[in-house]
Amino acid sequence: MYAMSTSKRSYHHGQLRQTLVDLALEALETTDPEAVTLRGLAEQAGVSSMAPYRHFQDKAALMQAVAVAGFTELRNRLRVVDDADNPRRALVAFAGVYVRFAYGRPRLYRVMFGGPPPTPDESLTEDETTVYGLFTLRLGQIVEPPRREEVLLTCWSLLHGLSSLLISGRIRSAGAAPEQLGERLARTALAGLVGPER
Amino acid sequence: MYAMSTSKRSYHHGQLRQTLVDLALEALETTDPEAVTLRGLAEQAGVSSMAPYRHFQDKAALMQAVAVAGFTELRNRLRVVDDADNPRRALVAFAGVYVRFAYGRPRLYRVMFGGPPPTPDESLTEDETTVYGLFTLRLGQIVEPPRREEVLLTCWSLLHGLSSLLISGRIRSAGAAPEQLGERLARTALAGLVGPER
DNA sequence: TGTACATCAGTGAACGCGCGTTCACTGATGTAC
DNA sequence: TGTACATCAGTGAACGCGCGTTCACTGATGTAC
Repeated sequence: MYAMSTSKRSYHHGQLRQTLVDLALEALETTDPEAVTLRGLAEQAGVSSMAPYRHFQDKAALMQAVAVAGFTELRNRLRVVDDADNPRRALVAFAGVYVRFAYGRPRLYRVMFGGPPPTPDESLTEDETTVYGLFTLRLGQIVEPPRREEVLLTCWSLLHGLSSLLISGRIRSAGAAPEQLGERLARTALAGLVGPER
Repeated sequence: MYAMSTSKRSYHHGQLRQTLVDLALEALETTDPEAVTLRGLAEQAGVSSMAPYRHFQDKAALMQAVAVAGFTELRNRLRVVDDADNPRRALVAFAGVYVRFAYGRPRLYRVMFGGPPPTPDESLTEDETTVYGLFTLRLGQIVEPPRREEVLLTCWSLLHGLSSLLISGRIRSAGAAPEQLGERLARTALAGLVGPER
């Protein structure tokens, strides 16, 4: 039982780890990753600048946790539009959601893909729980084993590339919203790679 | 006439700008972009740490010049495999060269795509001289105007995405060399997007 | 129900770091006459 | 061919910066008995 509702801060914060991650996520809405500082986050949490070290080995570990949170969020968004009965439609929707996520949270996306890939972790390696597990799953329903790997790689590269280029301002989604561009390219790519829609 | 061959350094370096860019390119072969310092480059050039400011407004400007050099190098490599008489073959070769370049010089590639897109500059905007101008050109020979833009975007995204994911270690080109993976995906994508090879 | 004690989660001061950059300066070079 | 002088390309010392992190410490909490 924590006295979280009182404005008076107790000596023990009680939720510091999660608070720090949340604050970092929030900061990344307006601040570039390099400019997000451990000290700043600690201050915002109302805690000394050393307190975070109780919960994270170092700054990199915190950012890693932020990246994981980003993947979790993305995964959740993908799940909303998932549809096991219509894998093709699901994949196109995935593309839209993916690009929208990246475009909407560019700095978070950069954190997610900037560092080294997350070490295999129980919350991330289970196929269906990972972002790419969802792609694999739905793609697996509509493309045969020999080409499966190749198509998956192509789709992933396409989406990541499109997202990155949009984020860095190298391409603009003329007129249309980014997610529509994502969906359009995905539809075309699927038509080409998997065959025409039935 | 410069006394460049003498080991004795004259007060005026004479080639400092180019030397700094070259040293940066060299450093990026083994050192991450964040760890490449102006001071370090100056020291390597045998010059005071302030000398670079005669040639670049600030560090960012130097890195920008490095990025431009990277694009020039990439463009030159693409030209080697270009083939106006067989645009399809040229495009597949482009894909291989592109991915090989990115995979072979990952830190340089990151510098090229990390910063803001280069400001329009006479050496980069001329269509045929830009990297993407070459793609546009060859793609333009085999796909009709309405879909041209879309196919270009797809190819570029695919290559950039694949390169980025390879670089960050998120995917591995199992067995095959990266450029072969690039060529393979490009061939498949072109077959799907443009139609079967004639 | 109380108490002792291990453990956990904070504090606060201080430091090292090495970078980019400022400042005022000086040596070298090219050119007009 | 010489000379005066503007301009260019360097020097060298110093600083501010704010970060991540170390260190030794203390207050709060949970649990065994």
